[in-house]
Amino acid sequence: MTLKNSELTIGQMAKRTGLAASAIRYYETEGLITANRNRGGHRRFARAQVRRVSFILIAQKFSLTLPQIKEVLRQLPDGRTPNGKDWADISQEFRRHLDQRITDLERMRDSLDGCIGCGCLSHDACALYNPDDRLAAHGSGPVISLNLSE
Amino acid sequence: MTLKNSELTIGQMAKRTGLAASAIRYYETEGLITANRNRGGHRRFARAQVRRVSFILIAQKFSLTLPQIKEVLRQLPDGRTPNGKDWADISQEFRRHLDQRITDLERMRDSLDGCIGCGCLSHDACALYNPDDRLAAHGSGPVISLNLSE
DNA sequence: GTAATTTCTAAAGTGAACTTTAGATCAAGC
DNA sequence: GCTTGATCTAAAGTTCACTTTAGAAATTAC
Repeated sequence: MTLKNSELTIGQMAKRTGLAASAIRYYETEGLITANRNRGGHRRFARAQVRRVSFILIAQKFSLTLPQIKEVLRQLPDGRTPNGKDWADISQEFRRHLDQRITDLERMRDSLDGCIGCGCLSHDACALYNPDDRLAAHGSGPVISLNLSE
Repeated sequence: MTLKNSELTIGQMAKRTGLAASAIRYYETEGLITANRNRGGHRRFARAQVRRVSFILIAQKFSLTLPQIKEVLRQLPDGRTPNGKDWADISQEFRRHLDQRITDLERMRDSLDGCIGCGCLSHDACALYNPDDRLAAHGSGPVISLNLSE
């Protein structure tokens, strides 16, 4: 029932994206998505915002932080939700990001293999302490900077 | 210059491990390492604790949380610091953990490749939403459970 | 012996990404 | 019209792994 225009309530957004309403509100306060308001002050989301949230969820899987994701979206002309062409550009960058993380992990695996049976855990000698082997897990890893402008 | 017995002050521990004294205190309150006290109430660390901290640092690189690391250490007979044989067992487990993460990332990369140019971002159709592709980045990923008992 | 340095504890702060709570208001079903 | 149920806001709470702060006491250097 409902819907003059095809806007969505926050509950409908939640259902479609699988997120909690609180998360959606949070994204709005963080400036990642936008919402209109009806006369009662309730949020009404344009359908494109679903897609935008979807993009956020995918980008998070690639370990981007919300500020980074915001930046990616901001760099799109008009700050619009990514369309097919944008997506192709963005995913190339994601690919690079991903390749780097895989390389890092493989390097760690090699170090580990070299250390099995050694057990030294020496701060000076053990390759496992090598700063190059930093994982992007918690940390930053190589900072992704998407340049969609050219 | 110090040392009747070969115990270390917290400052010496900090220097040897590269950690801040506060981090070392934190590990003690969390039960990851132990310390004796001198008559003045200052911590005195047995040398084996350096190795234990080293192990913690390596395990963190493998994205284990402190509770997980605590569990790994706890499962060692006598809750001792890992020796050569222990280390061989543990690193086999780390290796499995690592392989799983690499596999996950590669799967994501494949999905991404399949999606470049698609741009659908459809919740129903897009492989990037596949729950199997969960990254261990923030999250848990497959829970590592080291079984050193057999 | 005195000054400088280190360490002590407990409590609060940090940052990321949200959730929970509380009390109030709005919308919808009958 | 009234009763659910959804949504609203602001503020505080959560988890992780620590750091910072503050004031006091111990240790070391000279």
